[in-house]
Amino acid sequence: MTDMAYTIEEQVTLIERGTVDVISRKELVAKLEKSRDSGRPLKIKAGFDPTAPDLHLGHTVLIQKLKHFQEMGHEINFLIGDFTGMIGDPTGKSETRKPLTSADVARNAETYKAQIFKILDPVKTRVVFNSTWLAKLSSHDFIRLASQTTVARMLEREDFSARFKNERPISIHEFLYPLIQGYDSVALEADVEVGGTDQLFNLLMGRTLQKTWGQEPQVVLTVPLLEGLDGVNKMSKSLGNYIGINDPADDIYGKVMSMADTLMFRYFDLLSDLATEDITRLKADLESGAVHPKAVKQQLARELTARFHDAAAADKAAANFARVFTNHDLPEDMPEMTFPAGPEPIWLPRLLADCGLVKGTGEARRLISQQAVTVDNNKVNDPEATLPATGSYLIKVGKRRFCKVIFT
RNA sequence: GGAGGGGUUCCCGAGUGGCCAAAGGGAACAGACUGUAAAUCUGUCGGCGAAGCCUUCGGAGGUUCGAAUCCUCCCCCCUCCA
Repeated sequence: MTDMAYTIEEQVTLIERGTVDVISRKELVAKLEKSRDSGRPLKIKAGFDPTAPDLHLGHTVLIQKLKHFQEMGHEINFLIGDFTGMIGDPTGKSETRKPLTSADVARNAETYKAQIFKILDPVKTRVVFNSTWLAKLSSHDFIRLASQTTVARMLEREDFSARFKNERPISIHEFLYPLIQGYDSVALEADVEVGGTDQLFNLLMGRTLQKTWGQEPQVVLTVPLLEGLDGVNKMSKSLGNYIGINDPADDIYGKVMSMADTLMFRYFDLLSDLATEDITRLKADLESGAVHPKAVKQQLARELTARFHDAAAADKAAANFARVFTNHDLPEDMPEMTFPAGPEPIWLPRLLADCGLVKGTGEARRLISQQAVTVDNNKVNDPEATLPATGSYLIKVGKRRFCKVIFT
């Protein structure tokens, strides 16, 4: 049911915000009008890989977009590509992937839900699995599907054409992915599909196939791929340049604060709920020197931390951050380790290793000689240093490793 | 089926018998400077209570006083031809 609070014009504006491609605006408007007139919400589709249930901010660019649709009263179909996941890998990276069992899929789906519902409304979100319809297709059906396009068309996809040109391998089954994904749109009768810019080809395949099956083609929206914290590669867990939805509040806050200034507004643009004008004003203030970049970044850090936790957690994270990194104090609560007290002094590198602060005594020696270790706020210089095995100590290694050691 | 190229420490990548725990770069970590920003500089970057020793160069054997480097077999990846 389209929410009366939004006019068509307002819907289009919100939908287009932050997108790269809208194919096509005209069709989008037509669909919105039809939805308004019939009272039938649009079916919005977005597909997710069942193997990577650890969502990070990169994924949330897309999820935020889904949220926009949801707020306007449309129906979100959160599609988990369990069928495709059971076959193998679509990306050309050609890591042979272990097939997922249905138990894996079920478990991953639950993990997904726990994360996406930090953003989306669970009541208004349909979680669907493409095995539901794909597993029923016969080989006959598959061949029919494969006959809907040509090798020449497939090679239009940038990833394929680049590999073809460079004489890199392209597996036949990779050709099936766009087709399968497109067929999902047919099965769902999707009105709109949202995906990353790297998905454009596959999204368009959905349109092609829907026409073949006599359906009105879906509107295709693409959103940018978010750069990771390195500012270079796209955010991904394997590159370690990510902020996870499930990260602790202190981590989210800290990771945002440590990103390069040049990256900040990319995150504002793609992730912030701030109105476009407010972001523009922030940019202007920053350029004119009216605000310090750190303050702007704090605002971003606070907003994102609050999104995945809550306002109180964000405040606390901000306070912890100021305490530990700005004032170089010890954190309020830090991990505690208990050891039996004894008459023999304990070799400090041994203790650091036992606390898990370092990988081994070798690393501990190194860090000590690099002036990176303090005990009760006193720098230690001697790798041979020992401590009496009684009482308690506050140990700091580097900027962010802490431990309270207690001998009992 | 045939021909050729390749698998090196987190990644890329040098290394064709001792001077190799293995160049260089990247990443990472630590220190200085800071705003846990960028840039820059310095140091570290297999393990070990650090002397020296131990384990590493796809896998298993072998040659040699000595092997990442030579030989044999095997596994895997890639390209071309068919």
